[in-house]
Amino acid sequence: MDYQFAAIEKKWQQFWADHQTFKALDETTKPKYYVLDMFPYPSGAGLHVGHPLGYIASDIFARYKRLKGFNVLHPMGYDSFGLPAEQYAIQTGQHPAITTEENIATYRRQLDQIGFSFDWSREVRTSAPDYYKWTQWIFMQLFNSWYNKAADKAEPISKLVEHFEKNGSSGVDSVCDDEVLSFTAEEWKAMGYESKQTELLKYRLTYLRESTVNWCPALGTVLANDEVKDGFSERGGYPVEQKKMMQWSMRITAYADRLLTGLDTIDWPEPLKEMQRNWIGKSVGALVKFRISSPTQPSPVGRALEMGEGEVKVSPTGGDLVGAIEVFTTRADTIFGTSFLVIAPEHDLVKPLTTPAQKAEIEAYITQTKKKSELERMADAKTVSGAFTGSYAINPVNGEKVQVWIADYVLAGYGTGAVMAVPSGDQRDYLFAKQYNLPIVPIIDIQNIETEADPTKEGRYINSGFINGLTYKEATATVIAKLEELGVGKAKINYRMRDAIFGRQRYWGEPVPVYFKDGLPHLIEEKDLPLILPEVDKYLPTESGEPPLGRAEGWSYKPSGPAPSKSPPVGETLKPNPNAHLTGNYRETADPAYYEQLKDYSIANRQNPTEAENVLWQLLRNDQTGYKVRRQHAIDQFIADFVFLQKGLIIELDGHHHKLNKEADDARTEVLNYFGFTVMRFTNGEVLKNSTRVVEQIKETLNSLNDRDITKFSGTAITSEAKVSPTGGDLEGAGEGFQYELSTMPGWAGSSWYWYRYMDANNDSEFASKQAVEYWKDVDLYIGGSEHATGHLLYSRFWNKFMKDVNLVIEEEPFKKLINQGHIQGRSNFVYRLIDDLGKGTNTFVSHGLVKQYQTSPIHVNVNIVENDILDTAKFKAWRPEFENAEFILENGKYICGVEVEKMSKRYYNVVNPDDIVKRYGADTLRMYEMFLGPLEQSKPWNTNGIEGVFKFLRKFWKLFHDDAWNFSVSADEPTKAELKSLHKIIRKVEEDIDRFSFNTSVSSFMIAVNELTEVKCNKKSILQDLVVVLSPYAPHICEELWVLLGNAAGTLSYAPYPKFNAAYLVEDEFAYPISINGKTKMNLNISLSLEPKDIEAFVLASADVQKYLDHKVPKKVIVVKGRIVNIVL
RNA sequence: GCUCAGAUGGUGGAACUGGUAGACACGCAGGACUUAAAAUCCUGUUCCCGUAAACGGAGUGCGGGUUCGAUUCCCGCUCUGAGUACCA
Repeated sequence: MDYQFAAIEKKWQQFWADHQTFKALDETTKPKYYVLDMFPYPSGAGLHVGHPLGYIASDIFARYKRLKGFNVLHPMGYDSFGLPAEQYAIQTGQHPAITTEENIATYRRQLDQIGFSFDWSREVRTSAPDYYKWTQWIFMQLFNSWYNKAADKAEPISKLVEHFEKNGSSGVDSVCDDEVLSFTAEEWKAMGYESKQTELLKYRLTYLRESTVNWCPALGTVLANDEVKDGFSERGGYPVEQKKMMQWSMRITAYADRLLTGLDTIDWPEPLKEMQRNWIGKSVGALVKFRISSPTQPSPVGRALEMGEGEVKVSPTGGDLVGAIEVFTTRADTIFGTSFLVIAPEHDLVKPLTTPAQKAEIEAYITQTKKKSELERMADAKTVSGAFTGSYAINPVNGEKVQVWIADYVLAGYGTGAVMAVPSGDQRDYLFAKQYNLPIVPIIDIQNIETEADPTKEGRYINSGFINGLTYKEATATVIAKLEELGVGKAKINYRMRDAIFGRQRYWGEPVPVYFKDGLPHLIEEKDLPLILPEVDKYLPTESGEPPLGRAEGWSYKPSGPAPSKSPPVGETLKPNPNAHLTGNYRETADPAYYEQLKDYSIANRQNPTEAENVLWQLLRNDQTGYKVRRQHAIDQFIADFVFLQKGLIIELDGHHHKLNKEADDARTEVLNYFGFTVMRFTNGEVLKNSTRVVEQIKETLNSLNDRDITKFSGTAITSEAKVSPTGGDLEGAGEGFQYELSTMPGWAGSSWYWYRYMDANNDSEFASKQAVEYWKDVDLYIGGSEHATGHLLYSRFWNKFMKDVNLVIEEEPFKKLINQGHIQGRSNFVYRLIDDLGKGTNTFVSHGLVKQYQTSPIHVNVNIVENDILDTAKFKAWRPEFENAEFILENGKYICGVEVEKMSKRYYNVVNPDDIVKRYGADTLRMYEMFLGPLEQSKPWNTNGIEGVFKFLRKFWKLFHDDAWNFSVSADEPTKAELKSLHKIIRKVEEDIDRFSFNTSVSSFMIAVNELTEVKCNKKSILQDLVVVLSPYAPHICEELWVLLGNAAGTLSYAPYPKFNAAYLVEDEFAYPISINGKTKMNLNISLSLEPKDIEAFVLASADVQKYLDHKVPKKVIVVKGRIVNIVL
């Protein structure tokens, strides 16, 4: 029978599915091989021909490895949480789970018909509760861990607590951006529960913190840095703005160095490694403190000092040196060339540094920069602008007084947000100095700074004090040593990478397994996993701006098991949920029992004061302010740290976690204000560093306040008059459970560990069994797109390293070998509509070759009605009603379409669906053609134009096994030498090509082999059977069919041994040596390969043809490379 | 701007360590079969000169270099694609 691909393919796909042919073994003596594809997001559009490219390559590889005797794990699944399904849900009200389910069904159908050898018994879906249970579980492990810099690995947080209890904070190397507290073991033990937890949150690998985030108002969510491109969201292209929000973050920066060095151990494409290196952005340099010299403005600077803001440090001596600006530089050697300092407009010190004279100018500049969009800022990159603060700073190495400016070319988010400007060496500083007439001092003898900065590191230093005459290397070391000696600087490694924001204010994602109690995040119990995504009425934020999960009714955490102990944890105070956001929704407490409980808490608090509380208590007690003060006093539903009841003044000591709970604190202040209280807040640091000033401020405030009018707020009147809505709150014992975290996890959460789930996909007691992890270890070959370089691939490496640290997995790197398949671009076709005299489009279309003779406008035409760029005019007329009566101006009787390479997209009518290709040519042709298109890693436009060649090849291959009447017919005769040679050439070629992932050249070689065998009319079973095995990874269906026709058992081909290459069949006794004269090939001569170079030379020179060229001249030189070439130099 | 990748016929591409440039395929042209078309098969197909053909010259983005010999190695430049961008 002729090659009936449709029937053959259907039959074998069914067979493989029924027999689970590709199920990976869990127990075997075979070596393992793990071939993985990046799993797809199941979008509504289904697959186009570009998607399977990588899957086909990996499938060929997986099938090849099976033939080579490996136990191959080749799984597939779906990254099924994500924005598009949710956007669709918002528009249609359709639950994302339903659309996701439908899309997955489409994907599965499309994948199945291409004949992949996936082990579907291990399928994963990130949106399935039995999967995201483990995503949540890993989140919990991260929460329960911290990064021990000394050991350079993550450890359980309990070990940190142990350390604190024994040694206090000394000896702990922090990896936190925030300032951590210093304390002794005793002080730690004396800390309240809340303070302890707040402090620990600064160490946990996933943590809650107020951070500047990329907020996308259109999507209603925050985005990670890698999801933002040029100030717009990667998905949808909506504008993104910076905003401060309380957010979950992942402390990926703790792993910055390991992520960087690990790159050297893995076989990945160099560009991709480079992208990760840039993203991590390690720069080695120094921190330098420039003391501020400004007698004109002591008070604002002084205030900033006490607030512990920025980098201002208290000057022990006082005087006019009231603080310092800390800068980061990679060129400490150029410090003598510093002619001014520049700080970012958003820098904390801008306000205190601005003198009254400069105030207007600075404010105007800040307003101007704020108005500039991200794009405008980038467009302005070549110009510089700024404003002088009026303050000066002192260069620590030479005591020189330099101006402090603000400018938007200095970024608040990088380094310290401040730079020392060295115009002679830095082009931006140079431009700035020129523009504002600031000094430019050359500091290296060979420097040429006539027209631009010269960042040279060659030459010797001049104008540079104690480093004059030194080289770059010497100077850098000397300067840093000197700075350290002076206590004003130190060597510092800076990373560009920031911690990854982990929360999304969206519905369709993994719920974070956290609830809030007393304003602090707590993990739910492990036995309560998975925390199921609740149902909501709408997939939109709530009216009060909370994420969609805020709509879930009755969704709160009620710890099961034994009720929590009645006596509250020591030192615990009640604080609002930080997630309650600004509005301050506090329930009125009419419950006397609850008030009693509060009083118990108060007593406990009083017995366990913090150090700062104690200090302040000593200063305020016994009416030292003239008013009676109470501490840890229950007011309504709060416990105030200190309260002057008569004046209605509440003093709150917040420690450094103040920032953490800022929104909640603000909310509480609002409510207390409503009840007639004034609230003052101080940090523990302020009290400890300058208690006198704190007390003075309290006294001032007390004196400025009238007595509190308690009659206005008494009894039930409070409750009934309360304007605040009783929605939020997290009050213990309220009987409603605790508020869950309302954000969900970002898209990359589920994909950061999925390759481990495939190892043991159906395990419901572990993410994967230890046994499975130890057997499969890591991914041997990973194929996917380079667009995941700084997202998925970085986060996965991070989670993997963490999981290794806590002994969940055994490999440091998850993906040993990675290949980026190129993108398949669209190839658009155009027709050219004639434009009439009035400039209007007519119904006449001009063939591409003739467009220059007419006035036309191009129109995209559906590529599926075009073949080899020739338009099917009948189909064109039927394509759209408006073209029904179209007329054509043809060339050579054909309408030729124009061509352009664009993104494959519906709107360009250039989408080619693999279904259509499979229907017309079959899966085997599609598979081979996609490989034949070119090197896997190269991006290329899809062009169906050459697919006939591959189809013809498969028919020709099929024909080898059949006689002219299409009857199956092979002979048992001994193969000839030529046949064996053809076979063994392809056996070796496929092995070599697959080792370097050169699939396209293998397809060519198959064609050569089949052409050669057809030429000699080979139908020898021994040859053809081996050929079937070698071709089977590429064209599995046709090969399975022929394998069985050859008399083998069905289903055994996938595990048949790969034919053994025998070099003996390729040995030649003669070689047609190319003979070149002066490097130009003139002829070929057949010479025995047994001849040695000397004899070859004699033979060649004696040849009559060669003599003709020599023309009686004596060659200057004859080069003979055995088996390669002969070159005669005249 | 910086970093990386790349540039070979009409098209996709091959040439793996410096050794016959253009494999394999598409397209195109001519031919066979056929009443005809489709399908199939055969021949030719880098360019230029010339032409039945032999033969000659040029040729892997451009300009140099190293070498007996360079698509391959080195230097400079142009262009294309990707990433990144006031990163101090």
